[in-house]
Amino acid sequence: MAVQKSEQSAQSAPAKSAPDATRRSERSRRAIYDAALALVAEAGYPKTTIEGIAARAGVGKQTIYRWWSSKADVLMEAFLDLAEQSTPEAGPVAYTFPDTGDVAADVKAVLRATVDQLRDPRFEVPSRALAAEGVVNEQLGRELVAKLMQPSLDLYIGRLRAAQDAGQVRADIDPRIALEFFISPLAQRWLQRTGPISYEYTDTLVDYALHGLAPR
Amino acid sequence: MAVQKSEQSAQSAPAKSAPDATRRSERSRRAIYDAALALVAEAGYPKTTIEGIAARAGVGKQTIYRWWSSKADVLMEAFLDLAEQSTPEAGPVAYTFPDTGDVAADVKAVLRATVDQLRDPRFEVPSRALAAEGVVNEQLGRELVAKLMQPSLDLYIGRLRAAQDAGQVRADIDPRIALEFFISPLAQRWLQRTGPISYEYTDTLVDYALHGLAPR
Amino acid sequence: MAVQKSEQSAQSAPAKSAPDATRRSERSRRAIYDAALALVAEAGYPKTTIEGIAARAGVGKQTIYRWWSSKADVLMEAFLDLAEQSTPEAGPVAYTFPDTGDVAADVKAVLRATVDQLRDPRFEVPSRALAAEGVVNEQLGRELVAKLMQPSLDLYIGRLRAAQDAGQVRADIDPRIALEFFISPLAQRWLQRTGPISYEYTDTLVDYALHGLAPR
Amino acid sequence: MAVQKSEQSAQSAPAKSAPDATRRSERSRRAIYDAALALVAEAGYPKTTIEGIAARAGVGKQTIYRWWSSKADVLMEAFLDLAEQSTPEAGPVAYTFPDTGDVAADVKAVLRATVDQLRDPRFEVPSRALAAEGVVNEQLGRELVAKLMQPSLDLYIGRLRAAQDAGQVRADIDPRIALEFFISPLAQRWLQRTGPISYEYTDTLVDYALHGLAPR
DNA sequence: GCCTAATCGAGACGGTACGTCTCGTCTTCAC
DNA sequence: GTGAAGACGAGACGTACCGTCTCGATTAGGC
Repeated sequence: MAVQKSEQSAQSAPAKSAPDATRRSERSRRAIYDAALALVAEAGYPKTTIEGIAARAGVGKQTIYRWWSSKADVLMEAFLDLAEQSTPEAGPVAYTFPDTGDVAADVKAVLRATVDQLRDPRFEVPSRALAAEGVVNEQLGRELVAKLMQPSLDLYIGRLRAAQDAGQVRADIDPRIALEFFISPLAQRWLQRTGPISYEYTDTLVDYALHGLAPR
Repeated sequence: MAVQKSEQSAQSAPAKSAPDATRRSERSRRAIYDAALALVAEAGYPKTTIEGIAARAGVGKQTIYRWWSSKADVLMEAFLDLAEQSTPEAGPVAYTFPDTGDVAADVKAVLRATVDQLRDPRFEVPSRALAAEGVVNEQLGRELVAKLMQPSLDLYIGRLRAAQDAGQVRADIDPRIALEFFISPLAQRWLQRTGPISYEYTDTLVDYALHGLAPR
Repeated sequence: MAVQKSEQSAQSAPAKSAPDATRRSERSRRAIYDAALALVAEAGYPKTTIEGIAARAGVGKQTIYRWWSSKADVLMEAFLDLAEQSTPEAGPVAYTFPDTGDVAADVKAVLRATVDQLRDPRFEVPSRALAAEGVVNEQLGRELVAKLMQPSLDLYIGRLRAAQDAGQVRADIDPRIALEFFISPLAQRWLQRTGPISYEYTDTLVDYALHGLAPR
Repeated sequence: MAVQKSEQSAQSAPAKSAPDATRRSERSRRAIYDAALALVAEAGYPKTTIEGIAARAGVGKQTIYRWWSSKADVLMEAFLDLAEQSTPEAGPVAYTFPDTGDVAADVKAVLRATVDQLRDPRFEVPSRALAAEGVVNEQLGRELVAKLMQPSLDLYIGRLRAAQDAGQVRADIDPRIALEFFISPLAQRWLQRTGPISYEYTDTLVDYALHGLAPR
């Protein structure tokens, strides 16, 4: 893909004359994010094109290709940027996890916040687009998990460990598996539209998970 | 896909002169399925093109457009056809669910079969492609759920109901939610590559789900 | 082109199982002529398709391919048929040439009739279409000349020979060349739209041709 | 072809954003001309396709569609370009008309040059193709006449006027009609293959035309 | 505060695939 | 066995985008 002219690249300089990030136009970056998110929301991911983003942002195509490697890449950064702006400091899921001492109540609260977010139409289309791309495109998928999901998962793990210390969760439980009982059913209902998403539903998940399906 | 319900449409809407299915070439249909699955497996979903499928199948493009409305549509039918062939009669997940009286053992067995299937490379790429498309394309997504997943889910529901009758699962549990504890974590690990998939993992899921995370 | 299966064709039967003309449907033939002429007149030659002719005539495509070899072929026969119907018996150009003893007057009269015909919109589009095809397609061109033009040219030759006998045209003139002075300028004006076509114009042609451009 | 007259169109009609001619690739233009002429010569006009021209020229299809509106348009420009190259300065027909004082000799000389050109196989197929298209396509026909024929016709008119001044052609003759006696019979013989084309033939045309068919 | 190199908007370019249209052949029924 | 109907393999149509490649015209940062 890179051209690699003569010996130059063999020495030290990167093959493709890496662009100078210090001179990058902030104006263009912002315009591209906005255009990308707007187009994805309006027309859907497949009908969103780099050419369309460039035109809408009032930007040359090369300015996009200079800084991003693909449509998915642009969109992911735009989405991350949006997420950062939306949760400037706190955000229950993003940065902290409540610990009132009652793990059931705490998890229910966080899941209710997640339900709210999944229902926010501003997030809906780009999130689905990214999730879909991540299913098929391994590299992007791993990036998505690492950047968007892992921080939240770590908070779950932390809270579950605390619950184990407090004796509210069995000590022989692996928190990395346990958290999936809260996250995965919700994720699948959302991704595959296999059922309604509500506070009642997530509350039920927590109760079933903690106390088990079998009679005691 | 074709409309033409009752006589109504024949009068009011000349539409596009729905093709005569009785004259359809079985040879072409088979060749298209084979080509589509092969190309998706070799090059991935986005690089699979209708033109490529037609060329590989030795078929005119119009023959594809005549019978399917999109690449996703072709692939879904091809995949359904493959699934049908693969499970000609039985297949534990597809048509029956074991009932040895021990619900834990039965669910573990079925999940182990699912693990095997998810690891079969023949299914890997087309399944991901379809799942991804279904995330973004609501219509296709619902079709996928209805045709590919629902039959299996119904079997889970049946088995859980039997377990309730036998007193192995609490009577106040909603089986439609309970089954997600088995299915969704596995699905998410596979779709989003958030963790390894093994018999050990699914066995653990069953144990955690049945007995709960909380100490008893 | 022909398929020539097995030895059959090597024996005596024509290679392509020549259709049995006695069973040919007169109804279809007429409908095809009508449809072809109508479509050419409405949409022009290039937009007229065999498929369109068949649909309009209420005829299967094969019925056209069985009896004609190309779009040009259909149209030529249709046009010939039209011409035959239009000049059932007489028709000044088609079958006889006036001989009043005054060659100038006679030729002028015939040319005026030709002017009338060239201006008839019923003939305009199909004639142009055929002429154009004949320019590029040698076989069709020769057929056109032979079937549509030669009869008229022969009449001119006859009339000019009579004029030579009567002393109105020089004996050393080749009538086959002389007639071009009347026909070709008119034809070119019409085909290439290089000038208006009128009685006055054709009258002038005759005068100039007979008496020469040089002063006498 | 491009519209964009004055500022008006820039406001009222965004049209199709006329391409920037200053950035046009000369290399592509030449390659397209060459490919177009070669293909027409090899395969004939109807079998020459834009796709084929693009492939042979090593050019994207859009590069053709960007600058030309149709196959006929490409071919006409290619042909005009060829003609320009062939007659870089002089060329008897194209730019000057001999005037030795003997109009008969001069016209015969020019017609002999025309005969040579009509027989040049390099010109044969594209010329026929364009002429045929011009018969059917009025816009192209008028362009062809204006760009390819009119300059020559004007030279004839000029020479005939001089002959009138010199008393070699009658003063009451309309040169625009008179020239057709030289041009049209030759054109028709060529276009419709109604007879052989030779120096002898064109010489005869000149003699007959100047001295008339009638005895003097 | 100028100079100059990189970034920018713009868009032409060689390509690929799209979804549609028509070709000429082949197959299926009805008559 | 002809004829209407139309599915088929083939391939061109004209369009939309791809990712690369020039073009001036800003537009900074280092001097």
